[in-house]
Amino acid sequence: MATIEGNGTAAEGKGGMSAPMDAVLALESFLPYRLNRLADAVSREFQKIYKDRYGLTRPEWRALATLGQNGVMTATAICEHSSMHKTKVSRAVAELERRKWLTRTADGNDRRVELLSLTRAGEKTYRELVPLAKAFEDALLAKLGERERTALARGLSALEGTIAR
Amino acid sequence: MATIEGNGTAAEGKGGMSAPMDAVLALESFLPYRLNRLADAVSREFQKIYKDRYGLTRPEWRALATLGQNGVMTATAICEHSSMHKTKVSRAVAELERRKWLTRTADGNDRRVELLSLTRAGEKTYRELVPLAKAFEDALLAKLGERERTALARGLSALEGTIAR
DNA sequence: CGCCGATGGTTACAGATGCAACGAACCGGA
DNA sequence: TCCGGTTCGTTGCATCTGTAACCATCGGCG
Repeated sequence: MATIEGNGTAAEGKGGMSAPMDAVLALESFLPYRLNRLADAVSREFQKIYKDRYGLTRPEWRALATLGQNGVMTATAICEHSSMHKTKVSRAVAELERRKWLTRTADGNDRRVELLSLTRAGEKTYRELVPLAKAFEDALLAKLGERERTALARGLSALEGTIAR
Repeated sequence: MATIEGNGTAAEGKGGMSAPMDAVLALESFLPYRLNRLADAVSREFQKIYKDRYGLTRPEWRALATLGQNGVMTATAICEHSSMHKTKVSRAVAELERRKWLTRTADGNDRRVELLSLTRAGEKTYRELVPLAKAFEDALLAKLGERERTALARGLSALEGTIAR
């Protein structure tokens, strides 16, 4: 237990309580912390599905999911749609290619670009994964009440709106 | 094949549209993805405050914040309160100690344990950081409407409730 | 006492990550 | 046609991370 006397905080200083209460931050209700904690917990759980069962890393899963959703894309397009750093995408794509889950095709108009597309095996994996992902999400949301689900959706959307793009 | 014509998806298969629409996953509305994306974006932004100005890593900031909030704690207690892996805490504490922002004291009852507490310099840093953190959060929430803020709070709390523990 | 499983905390190691630098190719202007 | 600035994508490197192994200590039980 922290602090000998219960819930006193270390940062109160010696003075009486200051007007704006700026002395202490409650980490557990601090937005960046809450988001990270939730994202971490949820991801760790979902990871079991694509990692344990398919040996995919998160960047690989995301690249696969992005390609499965959108079809033929360049690596740059995958970056944009999946919010991943280009080195992550580069490495994920290399690994998916090594596993023969995607192939690269030259673009006739721009030789810098490679058009990426899932192979049959890649699409098969994708099609197996999609229902699992949906089931995971459904199970998670099922633990919430209807009102909470709505609130969550609304809150996240609003926040996404501020992050802008 | 995928999507020459716009928004067709690569994973439709050949059949007509299947009843449960389980063929494609819209990544951008998939909860684990959304949470990660938001957590990442918000953290990256907030990081500027503790990293650029104080040279702290995220684990270090969290350890500092946890100690500042709760006073004297063991490393294990920091783990619990900050949701960090014990190796992260171990390293963060080592670094904060090196910087003389915290000190270790032996526990008379259990020699395995070390009681950690912020030094004056550590508390000073903490007291400087707290208002910055609050201002950051306020600025972020200010971009949302009142209803959205409420919804966000409600949604996150609900989700935290399911993660349990 | 003395043993053994459990706990606090550190560290070696292997894998993941981001930054910066890079080569190749594109594009617009002189 | 050549040049500089830009974009696509990869890679070297330093850093961060988690797993597992580890040491020291604790606490219960015979």
